[in-house]
Amino acid sequence: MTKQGSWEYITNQSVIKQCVNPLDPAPPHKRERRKQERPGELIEAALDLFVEKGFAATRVEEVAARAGVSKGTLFLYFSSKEDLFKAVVRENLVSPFVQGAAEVGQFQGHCGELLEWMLLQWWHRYGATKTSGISKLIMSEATNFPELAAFYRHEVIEPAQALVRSVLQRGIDQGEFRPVDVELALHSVIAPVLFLVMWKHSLGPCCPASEQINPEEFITQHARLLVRGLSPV
Amino acid sequence: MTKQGSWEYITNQSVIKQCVNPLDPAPPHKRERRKQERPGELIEAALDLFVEKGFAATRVEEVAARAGVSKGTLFLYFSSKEDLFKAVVRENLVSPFVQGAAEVGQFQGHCGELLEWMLLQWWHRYGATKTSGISKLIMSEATNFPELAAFYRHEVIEPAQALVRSVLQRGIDQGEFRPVDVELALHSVIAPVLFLVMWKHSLGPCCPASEQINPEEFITQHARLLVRGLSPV
Amino acid sequence: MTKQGSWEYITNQSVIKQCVNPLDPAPPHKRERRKQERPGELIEAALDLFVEKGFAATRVEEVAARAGVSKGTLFLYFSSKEDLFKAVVRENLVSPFVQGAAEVGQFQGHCGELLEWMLLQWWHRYGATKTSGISKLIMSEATNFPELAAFYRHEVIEPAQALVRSVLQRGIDQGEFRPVDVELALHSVIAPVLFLVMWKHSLGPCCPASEQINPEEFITQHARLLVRGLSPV
Amino acid sequence: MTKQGSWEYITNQSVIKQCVNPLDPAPPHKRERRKQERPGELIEAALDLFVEKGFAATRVEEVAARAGVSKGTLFLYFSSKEDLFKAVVRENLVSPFVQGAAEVGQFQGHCGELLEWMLLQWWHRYGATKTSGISKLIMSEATNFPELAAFYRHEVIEPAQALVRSVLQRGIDQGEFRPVDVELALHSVIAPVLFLVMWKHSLGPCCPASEQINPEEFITQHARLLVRGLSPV
DNA sequence: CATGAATGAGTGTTCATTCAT
DNA sequence: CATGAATGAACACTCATTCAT
Repeated sequence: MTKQGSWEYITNQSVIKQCVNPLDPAPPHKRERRKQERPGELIEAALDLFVEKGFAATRVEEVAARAGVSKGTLFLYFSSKEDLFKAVVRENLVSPFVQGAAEVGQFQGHCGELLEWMLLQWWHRYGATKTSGISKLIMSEATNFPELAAFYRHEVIEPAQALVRSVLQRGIDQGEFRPVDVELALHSVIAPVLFLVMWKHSLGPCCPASEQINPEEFITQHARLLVRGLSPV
Repeated sequence: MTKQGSWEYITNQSVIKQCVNPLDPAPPHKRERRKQERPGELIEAALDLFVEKGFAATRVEEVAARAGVSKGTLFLYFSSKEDLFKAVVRENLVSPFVQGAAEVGQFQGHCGELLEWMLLQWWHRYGATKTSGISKLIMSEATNFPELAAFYRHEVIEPAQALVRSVLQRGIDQGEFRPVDVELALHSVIAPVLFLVMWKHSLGPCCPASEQINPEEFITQHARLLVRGLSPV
Repeated sequence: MTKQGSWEYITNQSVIKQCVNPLDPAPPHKRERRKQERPGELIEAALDLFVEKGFAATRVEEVAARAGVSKGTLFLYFSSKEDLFKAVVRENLVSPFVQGAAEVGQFQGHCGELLEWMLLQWWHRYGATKTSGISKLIMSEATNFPELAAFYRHEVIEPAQALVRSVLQRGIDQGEFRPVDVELALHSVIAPVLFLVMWKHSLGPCCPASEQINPEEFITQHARLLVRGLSPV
Repeated sequence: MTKQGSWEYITNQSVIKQCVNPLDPAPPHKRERRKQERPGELIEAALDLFVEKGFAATRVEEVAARAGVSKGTLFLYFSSKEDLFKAVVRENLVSPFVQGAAEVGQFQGHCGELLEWMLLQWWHRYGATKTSGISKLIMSEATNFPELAAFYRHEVIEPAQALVRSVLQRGIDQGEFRPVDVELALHSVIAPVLFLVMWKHSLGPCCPASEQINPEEFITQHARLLVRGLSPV
C-alpha cells in the first residue's frame, strides 16, 4: 500500500511539475511577461534545433535568434550550452504515460486489442509529435550525457516498460497469451515503435518517398503479428 | 655450423614473429614504412573513436595518434574525414554483409528457421561487436552528414532490407507464411535488432545489470514470436 | 574660473583630438566598441599587408593584429579573406575612380590636354599612393584568384578603359586626333602608367637613386608624345 | 677600349654560359644522361609552373611529378623551394638582347623604322615565348627575392635600356627625332611591351576573346605613334 | 642516387563564452 | 537586465622538408 501510495505521489508530483512548467504559466503581469517567458522560449527554440541538427551542430546563436534574444542573454539563463541541453531534455521529459497509464488501467477487454490500441495511442500522442525528437536526442547523446540518460531511463523508459509488462502479464494470467518470457516480449513490443521514432528523426528524411514507412499501418500490422505470435494454440 | 645454425634460428624467429605479430616485424625503425598496414590501422583506430565519441566529436588528430602516426599521414591515405568514415563503413559493414548474404542464398529449409538463424548470426557477427556502434553513430548523425547517411542507406540498409524481404517473400510463396504486407513485416523483423544495437550503445550502459537484456534470448524469442505470428492457420 | 577655463581647454583638446585622430577618441576601453570604425581599420591594415606581402602571403591573423583586434573579430566583418580583399579594392580603387570619372565628364577643352591632365591626376591620386600596390598585386596573383581578377577587371579595368576610350573617341570626332584604332591606342595611353605602378612596387625599390624615373616628368612627356603622335597633319 | 673589350668578354661569357647550360648539353653517354639532365628537367618543369601559378601556389611535388621524379629527388638538387626558384630565374635569364644588339648595331636607315622593327623582334623572339613568363615572375616576386630582382635589372633591363637609349640618341643626333629627354622617352618605348608581357601572363587569360589585344598590331601602332610624336616639326 | 612515407608547423574559418556598456 | 562586440581555442586540411631504406 505504501508503495502504491508513494507511487501515486510521485505521479502527482510530475503532474504538478508539468503545471509549474514555465512554458505554460498563469497569465502574468504584462511587465514581467517577457522575463518569465524567456527560459521557456529559449528551451523551445533549443528543442527544435537540437532535434533537427543534434547537439554539436546546433549553434547557441541560432537558438538565441530563434527565441528572439541576443546570444549574451542566453547565457544569462543557462550557464553553458550543455546546461541548456540538459534543461531542454528535463523540461520536455513529460512522460506520455502518466495520463495514458490511467486509461490503460481502466481498460476492460482483450489484452491483444489493448496492446494495439496502446501502441497507436503512443504514436499519435508522442511518436508523431515534435517532442519525440527528445527520444532521438537522448539516444544520440546518451554517452555524452550519462546523467540525462539515467534520468530518461527512470522517468520514461521504466514506467513505459512497467505498463507494457503489466498488460502482457495480465494477458498471460487471463490465458489470452502463452506464458512467454515477459521481460523479453516487452522489448518485442516497444523496440519497433522506438525504432520508428529514431528513424523518423534520422535516416527517414533522407529516404525517397517510395521507401517511407506508414507508421499507423506498420504499428497495426506489427501489433497483430505479435498478438498472433503470443496467442496460445 | 654454429653460425649456420644460429642463422637458421634467426630466420625462424623472424618467420614466427611475422606470424604472431605482423604489425611489429623485425626491429622497428623510427620512420617505419608500412604502406600496406597503415590504412587498416587507421581504419581500426577510427572505428574505435567514431564509436566511442561520434563522428563530429572525433578529431582526426586523435585517430592518427591512436594509429601511431601524425595528422598529416592520415591524409596521405584518406582524402578527408568523411572519406575515412566511408572506409570504416566499407571495411566493417559492407564487406562482412556481402559474405553473409551469400550464405543465406544457399540456405535450404524453413524460412522461419532461416529468419531466426539470420538474426542470431547478425547479432554474433555484427551486433555483439564494437562495429555495431557504427549503426548507432549513423542514426545519431545522419541529419548532419546527409552524404554519409545516403552512402550508408545505399551500401548497408538497402541490401539488408532486400535480404530480409527475399526471405519473407519466399516464405509467403512457399505457403509457409501468411500473405502479409512484406514491406511492413520487414521492419518488424529488423527494427528490434537495430534497436538492440542502439540500446547497447546508448542507454544500455547506464542500466543496472539486473535490467540488461540478454540479446540471444531476446532475438530467439522475438524471431519465434514473429514466425508464429506469420504462420498461417 | 580657472576650472572652467581648463575645462574648456580640455574640451577643445578632445575636439581637436577627434579631428586629428578619430581612431583614438575618449579613454579607450579594453574591449572597445567601435563597430563603425572596425571595417575601415581592418581594410587599412589589409591594404598595407596585401601591398607589402601579396594576397597569398598575408595571413588574416596578421591583418587582425595590425588592426588591433583578434582573428575572430575580422571574420565578424568580412566573411572570408577574399571578401576582405574585395572590400579593400572597393574602398580604395572603385570609389575614388567613380569620383574622378565624374570630373572628366565635365571637362571642356582640348582632349590632348585632358589626356595629360587625367594621367597626372591618376598618378597623384592613385599611382603615387601605397594603394597602387593593389594593381601590382592583382597582376601578380590574378592567375591564382580568378574570381578576384574578374572582380578587378569588371570594377576597375573596364571603367578605366571606357573613360580613356571616350576621350580618344571624342578627340577623333572633334578632328583633334587622327582616326587611329582606338582600342589599340587606349593601351598606349594606359600601359605606361600601369607599368610605372608595377615598377614602383617591384624592381623600382632595388634601383639606385640615379636610375629612378621621375613619374610626373615621365607622364607629362609621354602624354605629349602621344598627343603629338595622335594629332593630324 | 678596355671597356668595350670587357663588354665583349662579358657578352661572350654569357654566350658560353648559354652553351654550358644543362638544358642543352652535348650528347652525353647514355648511362649518365639521366643524372646530368635532372636539374634541367626540374628547372624546366618549375618554370612552367611558377609562370602559370606563381611561387607560393606552386607545389614542389607538382614540379617533381612534371619532371618525372619523386619529391625527394628534387631536394637532392635544390636545397629548398626558394633555391629552386632562384635557379629557374637564373637559368632562364638569357638576355634576348645579346644577339639582337649586334643586329641593331649594323642597322643602317631610319631610327623610326629601327624602333618599330626592334619592338616587333623583341615580341617575336621573347615576348611571345614561354620564357617571357620570367619577366612576369620577377616583377611579381621581386619584393620577396630582391637579389633576383637586382640580378634581373643588371642582366636584362639595363642592357635593354642601353639599346633603346642608343637608338633614340642616334635618332636625335641625326635630326630624325626632336631632342626629347631620352631617359624618359626610353620608358615610353619599353613600358608598353613589358606591360604586354605582364598582361599576357596575368589578366589576359581571364578576359573574353573580344577584349584580347593583338600584340603585333598594338606594337606596330604604338611604335608609329611614338615615332610620329618624336619627329620634328 | 632515388624513393616515397612520414612529419608538423601553419592556414583560413568557426563558435561557445565573456564582459563593458 | 540585455546587448552584441570581442575573444581565442579548436579544427580540418596542406605542403615543404626529412630521412630510412
